[in-house]
Order: sequence, then C-alpha cells, then structure tokens
Amino acid sequence: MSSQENESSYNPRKYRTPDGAPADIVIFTITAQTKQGIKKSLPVRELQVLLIQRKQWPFAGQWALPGGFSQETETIYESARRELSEETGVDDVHIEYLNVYSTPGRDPRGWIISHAFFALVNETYLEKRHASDDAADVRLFSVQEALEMELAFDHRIILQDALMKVREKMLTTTIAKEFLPKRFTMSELYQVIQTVVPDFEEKNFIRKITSTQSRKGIIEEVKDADGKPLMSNKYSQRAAQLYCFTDYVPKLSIYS
Amino acid sequence: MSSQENESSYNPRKYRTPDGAPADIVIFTITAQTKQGIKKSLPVRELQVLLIQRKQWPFAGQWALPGGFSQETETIYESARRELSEETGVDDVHIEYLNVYSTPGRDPRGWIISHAFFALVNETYLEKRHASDDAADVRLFSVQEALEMELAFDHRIILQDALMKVREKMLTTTIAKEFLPKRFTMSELYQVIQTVVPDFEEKNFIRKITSTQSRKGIIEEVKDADGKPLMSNKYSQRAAQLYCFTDYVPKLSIYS
DNA sequence: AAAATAGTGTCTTTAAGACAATATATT
DNA sequence: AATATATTGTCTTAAAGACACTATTTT
Repeated sequence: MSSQENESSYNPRKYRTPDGAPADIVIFTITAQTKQGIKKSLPVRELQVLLIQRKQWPFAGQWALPGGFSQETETIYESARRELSEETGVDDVHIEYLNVYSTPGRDPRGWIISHAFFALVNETYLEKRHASDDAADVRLFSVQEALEMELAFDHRIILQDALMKVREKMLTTTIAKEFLPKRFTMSELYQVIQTVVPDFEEKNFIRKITSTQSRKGIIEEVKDADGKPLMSNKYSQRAAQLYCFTDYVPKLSIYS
Repeated sequence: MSSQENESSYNPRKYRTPDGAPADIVIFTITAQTKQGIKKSLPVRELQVLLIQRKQWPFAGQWALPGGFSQETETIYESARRELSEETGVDDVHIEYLNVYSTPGRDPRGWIISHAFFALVNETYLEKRHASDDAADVRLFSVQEALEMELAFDHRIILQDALMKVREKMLTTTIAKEFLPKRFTMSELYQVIQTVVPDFEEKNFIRKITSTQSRKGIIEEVKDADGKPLMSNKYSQRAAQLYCFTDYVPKLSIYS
C-alpha cells in the first residue's frame, strides 16, 4: 500500500482478495448401543461424526464436513452456529473454534480460507434430525470409518485435528458433560472418557474423583428434596449413585 | 449456489467475498533489569509486548500489533512468520495460532477477517532489532501499559486473549523455555513463570520438579563432559545448579 | 560478619495404587 | 444361585506441604 492512502482513496480491489471464508463443523456424538439378550448391562459406546454427501462440484458425491460460506454481517463463529442449525437442526450445543485451514490450492473454487469448529452433541439431539431428514446425504459415521474414507477438500486433516483436540480436552476439561445427560453414573462418565480416549484407564476412578481433595468439586452427588441420594439402576442390578458436574473449572499445572 | 454448478460455471464473483485476511502477531518478551547497587541479585523481570505505530489510515498514529495481509500463495501461518520476519527481523521463534477475529465492522477498510498469532521471543532477539531500527514506530511496552492504551482495530481484545492463552500455556506446557536460555537456574524458571502468571506460587518448587516421579523428565540437570554438575553464580553468591528442558511433553488430566 | 541466594532434613498429612471383599437387585 | 455392576476395607508407597536449618561466596 502507498502511504498516501486514506479513507477516500483506499480501494480493496487493488489487491487480490480471498474468494470466501467458510466455516466447517466437525460434529461429534457418542452413540450407545445396548447389548442384546442381557437386559441390564453397560451399553457399547462409539464416537461418531456427522458427514454430508456433496451434490455439487467440487467433490460431488464425496462425503464432507457440514459447513458453508460465512457472510459479511456475522462473525465466523455465528456462521458456524447458523450452518450447524441449518444443516442439522441442532442448536444450543457446545461448539468451539478449532483452527484455520489455508493451504494454497485446498479448494478448487479459488482462494478459500476455511475455519473449522467442533461441536459435541448428545446423541438424543441427532436422533430428532435423522427422523426428520429423508435425504440419504446426511449420516453418522464412526470416526474410525470416517478417517479411512476419502473426504472432500482437506476434511480428513480437519477431522484428525478435531479428534486430537477433543481427546486433549476430554482429559483436561469437563467437556465430558456435553456427551452426558445432566445426571449420570460413574460408569457412564468412565465409558464416555474411554470412548473418546481409548487408552484411558484409571484404577480407583470413583474414589479419586470423589475423595481426593484437589479434585473435589468437579462433580457432586445428586440428592432429592429430602437430601436422600438419587440412584439409578438403568445399567446395573445394584443401583448406582447419580452425579452431576458442578460449574467448577479445574485448573491444571505441570508445576504443582 | 445453484445445483447446476460445475467447474466451468462456478463464479466466485457472484458472492460478496472478504476484502482481506491478515495475520496479526502478539510478540511477547520478558525483559530482565538487574538491580542497581547490588551486583549479584535476581533481576526484575517484566512481560512486554511489541507494538508498531501506524502511519496510514485507518488508525494513523495509533499503536497496533504488527501484521499484514496474507497472500494467495501462502498459508496464514506462513504469512504470520513472514510478517514477523519483515517487521521485526525475528526468525526461528515459537509462534502459535491464537484465534480468528471477524466481528463485522472491526476494520473500516471493509470485510477483513484477521488471524491472530502469538510469539514468545527471548529478549536477546529483540535487542538486535531495536539497534537496527532507527524509526520511532516500533517499541516494547509492558503488557499492563499496552492494555491501558487505545490500540488500533480490536487489538486490545486480541492482546487480552493472547495474554490469557500464554498464562494458561505457561502452566500447562513447557513454553517457559521460549523465554529462557538453554541452561537456566531454578530461580530463573520460577521468576519467568511468575512474570507471566503473577499469582503463581509454589512452596518447595525445586523439590517438586526434581524429585516427584510424575514430573521427573520435564527438566534435567546440566552436566559437563566429566559428568560434573554445571553451576552458575550469575545471580547468587552460592552457585546454583543449571537445568535444561528435555523434550518430554507432559500430559495433564483432571481425572488422574 | 552481614547479605543474598541455594539447597537439605524432617515431620505430618494427603493421595495413589493394588486388590480382596462385600453389597444389591436381576435373571 | 449365578450374574453384573457398585462400592468399601485395608495396606503400602509416593507425594504435598510446612518450616527450620545448613551451605556458599561476595560485599
């Protein structure tokens, strides 16, 4: 730019400008499949991701992350929320910015800089959507399966990055709550963590969470109006204590 | 977009497209000021940020984060590295993506989506730059001071976000090494952490780091060729053991 | 000797880790 | 009664936390 520029002389057309700034959303959910035969047992859980099948050039017919171009009147974050709502009917869920993808040539339509988000959605939200969606072009895939597919654009890279991020956040924050009902048992929480982070294993898990001073406050026992503990025997013969997350934000440090 | 589109019919000019996608960089450094009078003593350290004074519309005369428009032939990350190198002469430093800033109206030049990065730079890198730079439009400010200034665009918000992020990373990763020389004493490390995170305080700091199983491996004692411990009496009458970071990446979890 | 930073000894409390044992309701 | 999950008991070892004490070299 020349140093003579001012408001009236400034002309953005002098420079090559991007051809678009879309938001793409990696929507994770955890499905729970109850075992056949046995009535009371822990379900098999699987981490899944929502993909759409593209109808248009480029990558027509291929599976891709849902998303779309952002508009001048909204932030990228608002675009992501709007696209998520438009394409899947899902609102009011935890959605977080992931990264920007700007490798030259990543989109054959031109210079298109994509902003990726990830969303964690309780399975129940997506069930509604599936019922109302008669098109065959929106589907849940297991993450493992999706990573082996030829996804459109650089969406496999985005998915890999999102998976890494969610794994990290699962262990360092309380986002597990986004996959869980308000009230849950310890084995549900444990399973959710393991579904996202397969090699997670903690001996004496319940004890550490409930009786360790420094971790106390992350979750608490649910009690009824009379102060009696609320239990659930959804998964087990012996009823298990129900817990819920508090709004305490744990702070981690490698130095303490 | 109509569903008849294909490679030959696709025309990005049909849609309103962004007017630019710059990268802005928050360059942090820690300065060390040795106390007058006393020869051997711990210096006073301060977290500082590099700002430039704008010459052109918009925000002419105001201080801003260094940065500039990204080009079609590079990733945003490469733009950030290039701008950092061009504007400050600093290469080969730790630089990390922070966030995207896209609030409508944030830039009077049009629809301009900015990508913020932060860099952690050892003071010695910037001294070179200051010597070679005779213009009065590049300067270090203490972060506290900078946050009280009227910065151009939404740069105060960006600076606030960057500070939060660096504070978090200071405690959860080994980025302290970016501010330190290869070999450092425990009090230097402790001071660097405290400079970034003012309320950091750990009793028995050395002990926890060096004799706790789970934290062993983050740093190690420096020894000479004969295996004798290397010491420094730069800051103290009694020489202190020198340490260095290993390449061990600590993993944190709220559940273990 | 005083100053300034570095580092150790020791004791108490808290938490981690292992693993056997008991509890409870269902099939 | 066998089953499946939930929870407690108990013992050992590791780490946190407090705080007084010793060490080293310059001023």
